[in-house]
Amino acid sequence: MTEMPEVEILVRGLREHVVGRTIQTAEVLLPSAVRFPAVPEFIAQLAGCMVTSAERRAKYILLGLSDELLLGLHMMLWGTLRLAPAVEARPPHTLITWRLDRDEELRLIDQLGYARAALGTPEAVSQGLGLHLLGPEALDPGFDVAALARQIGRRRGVLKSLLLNQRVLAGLGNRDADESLWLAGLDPRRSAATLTEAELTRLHAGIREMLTEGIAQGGTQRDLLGRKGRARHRRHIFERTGLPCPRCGTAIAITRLGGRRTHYCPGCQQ
DNA sequence: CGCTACCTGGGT
DNA sequence: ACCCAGGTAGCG
Repeated sequence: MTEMPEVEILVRGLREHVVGRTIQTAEVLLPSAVRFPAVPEFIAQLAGCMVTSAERRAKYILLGLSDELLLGLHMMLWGTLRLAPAVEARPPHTLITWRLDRDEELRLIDQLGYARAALGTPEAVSQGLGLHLLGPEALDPGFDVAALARQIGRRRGVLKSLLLNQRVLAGLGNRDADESLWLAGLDPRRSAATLTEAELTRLHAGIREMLTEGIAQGGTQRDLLGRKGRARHRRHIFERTGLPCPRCGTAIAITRLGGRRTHYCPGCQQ
């Protein structure tokens, strides 16, 4: 449930409620959730750090810390963050906690246990997580139709698979890729190289609308403080297999592309 | 590129 | 008792 709009909502919550505060101690409940450094170093280096910034790059959360450190987090499929009073019972599947001042605790929670944290200098984290390999941000103001054309226009790969490739375009997840293609009226199985200028323009608009609306509605899941997002009802086709397409009434179909579930309308996505 | 691994719970 | 999950890394 954690795609780019949900990550952006978490980052905004971190900016509002965590930046400026001090990490007293970190606790690692699932050692495999720490990618690097080794768990003892991870804990030792975090103690006493102040959180100075919160940024998002693709679906990574990047927390700037005092002492020139960067804490990189990835929620993977279902992970989330929650800020809660330290005395409040930790929810099941809490992987890592950061004890803050004022008796509060930041918690990384993930039922699947896939979510990950990494700590180091900005260079080490960038290198270790491959941040330098990421493509342009889908919501960067400079990411216009020409930029989209540059990234996918000449590639012969399957359109949807390219949209999910974070080295091609940073920010789209499976749900948002399906919904963006529906908004643009494009068949996800197309070869990207066959898109016309008009189709690229529609795709660009679809991607931007999907992501900006998702963020504007607070994402689909709960935020840092546990408040519910309202974006769930914006799904037109995702997980609506067999239901009528809101635009043309044809039954929504599902297939598998690059190993991922892919929903589309056979009637109005060409 | 296509496959597997990671890991738990909910759905069928 | 299966099968599946909105992501990524790492393998051949």
